[in-house]
Amino acid sequence: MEVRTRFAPSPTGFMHLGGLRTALYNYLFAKKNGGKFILRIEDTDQERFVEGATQVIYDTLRGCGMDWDEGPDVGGPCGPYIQSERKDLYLPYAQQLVASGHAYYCFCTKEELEERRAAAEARGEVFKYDKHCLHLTKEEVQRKLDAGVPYVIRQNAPTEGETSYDDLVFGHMTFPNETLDDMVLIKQDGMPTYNFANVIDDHLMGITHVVRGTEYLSSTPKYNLLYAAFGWEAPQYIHLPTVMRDAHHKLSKRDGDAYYSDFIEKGYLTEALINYLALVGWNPGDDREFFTLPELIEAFDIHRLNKAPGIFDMDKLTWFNAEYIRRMDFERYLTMVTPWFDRVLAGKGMDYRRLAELMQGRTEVFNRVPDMVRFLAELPDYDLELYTHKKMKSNPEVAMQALTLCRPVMEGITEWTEQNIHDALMAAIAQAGMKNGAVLWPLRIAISGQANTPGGAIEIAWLLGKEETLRRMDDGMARLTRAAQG
RNA sequence: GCCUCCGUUGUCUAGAGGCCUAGGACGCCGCCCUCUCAAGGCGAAAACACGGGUUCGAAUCCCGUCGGAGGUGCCA
Repeated sequence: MEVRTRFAPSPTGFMHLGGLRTALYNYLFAKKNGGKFILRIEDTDQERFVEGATQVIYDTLRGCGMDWDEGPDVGGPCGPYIQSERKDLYLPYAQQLVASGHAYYCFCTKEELEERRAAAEARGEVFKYDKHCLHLTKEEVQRKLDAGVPYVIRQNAPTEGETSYDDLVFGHMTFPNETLDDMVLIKQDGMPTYNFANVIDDHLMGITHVVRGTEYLSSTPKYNLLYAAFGWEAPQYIHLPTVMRDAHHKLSKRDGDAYYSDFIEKGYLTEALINYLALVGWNPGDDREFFTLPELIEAFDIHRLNKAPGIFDMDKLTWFNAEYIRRMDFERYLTMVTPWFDRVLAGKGMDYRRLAELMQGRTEVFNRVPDMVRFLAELPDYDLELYTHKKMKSNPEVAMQALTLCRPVMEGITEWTEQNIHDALMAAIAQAGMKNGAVLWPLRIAISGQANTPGGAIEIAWLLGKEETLRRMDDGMARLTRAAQG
């Protein structure tokens, strides 16, 4: 039988990384088995409707290379793939369950329920619906229905015995039926709950494997009871361990940073994100760490899925990102880094190509680029302490000597190329009998104003151009002179 | 509280009774390279939650304890 998986997000306006990973595993499992990956939008919560939210889902999934075989915009034999457009389809199924005794009408209001819930909590108990409306007579129910009293339809879960199922990751799961609450199937507004819609839709869409987070682990028996009530075969379940922000908190929507779009805006690469995400809760069984999407499909195996929650490690993600950037084709890097250069260097006539060569190996995340190259636009105010470097055998006095030595040499260079700058400087240093570091360190400080720079004195001098380099050297000597006098 | 699940270095993990003096990766630290930083090379520190069993032998099996997570919505 063909494997069919589905990713069923609710359109909140953002794609959460935990959700993205769920989508990834659904996609990988389907493709690994030559099956179909289906996208279904679960928008049954009208109060949470967000304009344009489905587009975010499409863009994110496509951006990550996870094309779906069936879905809202591409169609398919089981459409529509947006639950709100399937609205009228669910009620008859619920009524069928009422007829067979597996569900019942409930007229309790939200307020009443809220009161009883609060009362239960006050007593230190946990509220569980008491099947109050299950005991209404047929006539009473009909009278209320005729009178237009608002209602919901609840599942009539058994109170004795136990229900179990086999999860492909967690194994055999057994739950006492007495812990099963009579969950709402159809809400007062006529819309199905997620709990109900997902069962109906998964069946109607022929989903063979449900891949989702462990938050559904304990409601799964209720779903299976529903499948059984309809006489349908339940799908296989693959529950995924939670992605955590830290040891105690789930990587949640409230963290703000957990959205795919945030990472992309910061300058994380989609490939790095996907690669890293795949490894939170799964491993290939060997030491490989770098995977393209096709390679992930090839390597994916649900038996290597973990059960324990995994903490999202920003440092490791950043390392992956830096690795992907280093391995990136230079022309692509140049294209990607240009807007980040522009933020601080626009209009400065800087040679982006050379700067990019210097920067590619040092770029971990693109949003760190502006701060790294800003000194090229304007010499920052700096502390003269920077001239002191033990290992380079440099201090303010040495720096003064070095700059005094370099100044005429630099001025004398007619063709401003890195090679010429290098040769002229090296010759002068050798002639003066000084150490390379003792000259080049102060020079770099004078023209950059900071301890660390992408590239050394020669590269930076070339990037700045002769005029600006000389100006900054003069500035440095002036600073040193002032300090020596003061 | 109740139900369910989980528990190897700071983090992600390998490990399915002897191959483990517990392997890899990130991070951290040190050294080398070097005009800085980064990259690269080399090296170090760092874990089987605890307690009982079973066994000739346990990170691996069983029980308990502790710790953590998820669920307990007319959210999904």
